[in-house]
Amino acid sequence: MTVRTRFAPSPTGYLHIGGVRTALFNWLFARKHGGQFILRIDDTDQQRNVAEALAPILSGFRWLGIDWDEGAEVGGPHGPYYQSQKSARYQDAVRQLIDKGLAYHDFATPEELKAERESAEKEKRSYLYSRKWLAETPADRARFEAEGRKSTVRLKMPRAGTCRFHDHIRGDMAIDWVSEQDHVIQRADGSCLYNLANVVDDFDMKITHVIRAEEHLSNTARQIFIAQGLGYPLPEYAHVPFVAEPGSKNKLSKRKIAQYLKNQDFKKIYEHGQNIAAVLGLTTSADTFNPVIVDFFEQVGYLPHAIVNYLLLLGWSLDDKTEFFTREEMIKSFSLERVNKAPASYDPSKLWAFQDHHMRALPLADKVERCLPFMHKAGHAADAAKVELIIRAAGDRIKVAGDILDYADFFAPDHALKYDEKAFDKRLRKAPESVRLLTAYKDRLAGIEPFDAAKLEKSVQDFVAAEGTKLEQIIHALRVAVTGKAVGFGLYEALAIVGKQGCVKRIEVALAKIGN
RNA sequence: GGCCCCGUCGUCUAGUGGCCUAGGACACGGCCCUUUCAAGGCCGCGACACGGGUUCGAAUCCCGUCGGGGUCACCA
Repeated sequence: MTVRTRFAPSPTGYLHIGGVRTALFNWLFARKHGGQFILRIDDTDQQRNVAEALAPILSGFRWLGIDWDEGAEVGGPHGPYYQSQKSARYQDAVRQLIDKGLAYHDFATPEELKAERESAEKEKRSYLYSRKWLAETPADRARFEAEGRKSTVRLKMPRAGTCRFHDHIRGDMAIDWVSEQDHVIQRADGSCLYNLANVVDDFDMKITHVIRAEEHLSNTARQIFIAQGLGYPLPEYAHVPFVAEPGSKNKLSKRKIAQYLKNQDFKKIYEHGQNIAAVLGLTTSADTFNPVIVDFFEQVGYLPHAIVNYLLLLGWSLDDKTEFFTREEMIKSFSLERVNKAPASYDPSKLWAFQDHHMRALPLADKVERCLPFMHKAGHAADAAKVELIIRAAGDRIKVAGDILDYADFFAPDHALKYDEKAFDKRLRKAPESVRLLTAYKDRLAGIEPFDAAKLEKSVQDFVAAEGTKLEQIIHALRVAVTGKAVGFGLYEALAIVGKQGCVKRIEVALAKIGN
């Protein structure tokens, strides 16, 4: 039997990092065993704009390279892959359960239910529905309907015995049936609920391994009850611990971004991304553009493989030392048995370290290919050749593709370079000796041929020796004058990239600016 | 609160009775290098939740305690 796994997002409008990890484990498991990975959509018929809310999720998976064999947009032989298109199928399943006496119409009103629950709570007794408005015969139904009541359909759960199943991550599980409620599987309006739909879908799609987040552990017994009632074979289960917040064991939530921003590591990654987004003119808000949402990383220029590699190690490990994996190695090495049982905290600074590593390893041509579009998006008429020079000079300072924007000034018009005023003050305005040297040195630029880093370095050193001064006296002034900034990569590389004419012009502009 | 799950450095983890005076990685601190920044080199800080057993020997097995979390919908 070929392995079939699935991930079933509901269309929420964004792809959450925790969801990606669960999907990744499913994908990896399927790929490892030569099986199929299915992307099914858990929408409900009430939701609107499903297509719109789904688009970022699908594009996120595509960007990450997590591809699916069947499901949304690609179709397949076991569709439909959207819950909203399967109402009749679910209702049919509900009917079967009723016929077998495993489910019943229930005419209780929400108020009556609430009252029962509250009184149970008051008496400190664990709540179990009284089945007071249960209707298994046509006569009962007619009687309740005459009262004007509407019915839901509930599971008639066993009230004795134990449900046992094996979990690939947790081991042998045992849940007492009494602890299970008579869960509603069909609403009063006829639509069906998650637990029912889920089991039917998994069967229809021939899912062999249900790999999902641990919050579904408590759904498992009732789903087994449904599956057995319907005569379906049981899938194998693996409940993955959830991804926790940075520095805590609470479940990571996109609704608590403001709180995470108090975490220094999270804040650093967030602000770095926001800065890039600002340069690109993206309209962003903390709610939708932050390091919990995959789109953030894509927009800022992270490497999808770095994200995947990080997520792989969040709750899973191969051994005590292997950290970096290619796609093939991941697929080959992955196993459910080595997934940890305890939740793992999301650590943005570790993700950053993976990004750093993979970015360093990226061939120059690939870096250019990734960085160039960022220059264009920011409105600079950058050419690949010059961007390549910049990337070569910047080296590992470029951590994400969007960092190329730190060097956008190389494309600024020489007469309109923006200066870091603080650096300008310190290195030029308040440094008359540096200004004198800079003025004198400017005239030497004309004679430098070729105008490359090596010649420039020699030129500056000769000049300093001739003047009997120190390197520091001119170097900082030169950097600020030509690049506008106090920091950057090697000074001589920077000068070479700006070019002879550019350097002369920029120095002139800077000198003229000093008096102002 | 009921039910369930989990518990090794700040974080991710290795560890399945002796290889552990607990290893690696990230982060952090210090020093060196240095024209700035980044990088690099070296050094360092830092954990078996606690208490009882079992055993010659326990991070590893058992019991209890404590702590953290998940879940208890006509959500998924």
